[in-house]
Amino acid sequence: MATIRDVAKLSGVSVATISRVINKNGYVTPETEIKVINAINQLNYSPNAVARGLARKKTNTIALVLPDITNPFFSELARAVEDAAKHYGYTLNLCNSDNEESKEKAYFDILKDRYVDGIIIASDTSAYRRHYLKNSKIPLVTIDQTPRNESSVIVTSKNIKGAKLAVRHLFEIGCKKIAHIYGPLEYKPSLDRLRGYEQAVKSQEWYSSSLTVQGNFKIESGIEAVKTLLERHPDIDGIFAGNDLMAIGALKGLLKMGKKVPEDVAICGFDNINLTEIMEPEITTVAQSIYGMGTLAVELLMKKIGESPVEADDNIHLHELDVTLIQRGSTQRGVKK
Amino acid sequence: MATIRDVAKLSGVSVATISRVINKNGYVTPETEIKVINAINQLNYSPNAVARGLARKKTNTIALVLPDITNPFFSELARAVEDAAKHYGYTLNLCNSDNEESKEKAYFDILKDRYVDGIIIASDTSAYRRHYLKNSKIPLVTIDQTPRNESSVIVTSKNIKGAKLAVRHLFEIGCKKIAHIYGPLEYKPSLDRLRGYEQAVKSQEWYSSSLTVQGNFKIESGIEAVKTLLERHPDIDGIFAGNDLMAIGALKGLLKMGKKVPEDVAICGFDNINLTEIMEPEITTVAQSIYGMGTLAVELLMKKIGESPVEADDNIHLHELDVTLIQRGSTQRGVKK
DNA sequence: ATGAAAGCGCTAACAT
DNA sequence: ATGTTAGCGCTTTCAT
Repeated sequence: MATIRDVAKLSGVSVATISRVINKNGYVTPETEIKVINAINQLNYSPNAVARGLARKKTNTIALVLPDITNPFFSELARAVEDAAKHYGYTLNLCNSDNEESKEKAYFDILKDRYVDGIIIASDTSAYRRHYLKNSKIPLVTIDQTPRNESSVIVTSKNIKGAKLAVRHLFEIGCKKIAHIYGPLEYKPSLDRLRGYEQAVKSQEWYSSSLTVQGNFKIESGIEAVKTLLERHPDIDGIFAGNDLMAIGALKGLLKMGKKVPEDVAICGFDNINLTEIMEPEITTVAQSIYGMGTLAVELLMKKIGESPVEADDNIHLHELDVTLIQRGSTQRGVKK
Repeated sequence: MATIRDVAKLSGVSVATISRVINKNGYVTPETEIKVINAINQLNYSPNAVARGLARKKTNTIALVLPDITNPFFSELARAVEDAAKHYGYTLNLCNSDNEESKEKAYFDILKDRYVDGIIIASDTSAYRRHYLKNSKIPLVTIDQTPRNESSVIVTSKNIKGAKLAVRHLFEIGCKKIAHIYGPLEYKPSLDRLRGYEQAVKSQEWYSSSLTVQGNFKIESGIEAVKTLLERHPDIDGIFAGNDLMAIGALKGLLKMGKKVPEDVAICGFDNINLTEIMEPEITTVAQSIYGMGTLAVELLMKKIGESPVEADDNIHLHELDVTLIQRGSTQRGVKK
């Protein structure tokens, strides 16, 4: 591989001049620029990114830390982050944490030594992160996290609003008793969706906390949850699940129990991952823009890194994207009950 | 951040000695080693990976180039690759190519400048890749590709065998006319699965090439394909789809057309992605070990990089993993027709 | 067993 | 407008 020195020699100028033309900064006469460019092409030169990283203390790499890329929510997010990163000339380091603090910590240490320019975190082990935040100056953007005192930038969706949309829709199609399956409460969106649900149903005379049951955001837990719920309240006719995977589980569980969806029980999920459309019936859900969250996270990170001009909304630290209800078969009733 | 020089100063030895203890090579007296370790701890020193990369021309980073992380097959593969890479002390660069040669090429150039130590490719634009292979010395492992003359290492599954397993199973449950939906033929596994299908059915008097139709490995194309097939041959009672996503599409399409699965038409897919289990009925499929392929790819790459001892099977360049039939509801018939 | 010093390839003062 | 040179932080010969 040709180095900057080879180019300098061939074009008869100094390395500084080469550096100037490849970085388009400083003054260079058009003539020498042409000479340099010719030499570059002739040698098929392209600057060594590692050397550049060492000199600049900047690698044009960002990292995405998430629990598990295998989860469709996160793979969609990762895709968005990669696309946006590429657009800014950055490369993406993928880090699966399984939500384990030890793995997250190990990654932080490695990433720091590698001069990654920024980190986007969509994983949730907060204890170490807080410590890390104080001891590191790596720009950070966080997805779906609980706001803390530190100046962290957070991207999330309007979860409370979304939950209310879901419940209201279930009411509208005639549901008389609506249950909720919520996700892990350490995870902020779970809590918000639960709150939204509670606010929407608490005035009903039938409301009881036994209408809510916890899942873990996976399909299997939706199956379990629905079993528990129907044992407690056989007359449930609407279920709002805290995410789509649990909604899918709920659907499977109900079908297995011989219930008809949506005739006996209607279901609404949250997220709008692609899977909702492959189920039979297709699942009504509260759509959040996963891709949009990823894109926004990168944009905000780029501002922190200094790639992108900071604007008036500079000091907004909580970015809540809007959500919308997507009506599909799992709540499509011909006749109201 | 403390540097190696700070550690040298504090412990009263030279940087060379520090380097020796952190890399555990060369001679160091136990006493000085202790002094050094103390200094390291005291300063909370950890070596700068970028500087090290420059000096060693090695970054402990590998890249995974795939079409789209959003596809469940590839997200599972990515998870396996990351886990294995981490195990060897490597970090993972994720590159979505959308199977576009231009994107793949752009990534190759970037990766080369970044001193990535190796690349795993599960994306399929072969023209540039061939050129690249000749001009670069970056170790490469390829997933599901057509073997070429170059000394490329390839990880794939026994696709022909898998296709035969699928078709044979459909025969066994009583299918009398079996169609096949195949994927893009530039993609080696598609071709092999098509061949396997042909070999398994060509002796049947009903066989005709109009029983095969092309899809693009996505759900939608499965829906389309099944429509075409049933127009041509309304008496089809078994479908072998070239991958699970198209099998899902086929299932959706059939249900939409009022067909019963598996009673009227049985379906078998290929891959065994998780989605096969969330469908109703669950989809019978030929399982390939996606995770295993990812793991193996990394292991082979590590041999090329020199992290791992090369053994007798050193010069095997085609690694075909075994496949197995997973029977599920989409081929579970109570009574044979 | 330890140290000195020359790189690795680039950037960015500073000088001219 | 261009060149000189001192880093960036580490590895690795070569001495001692």
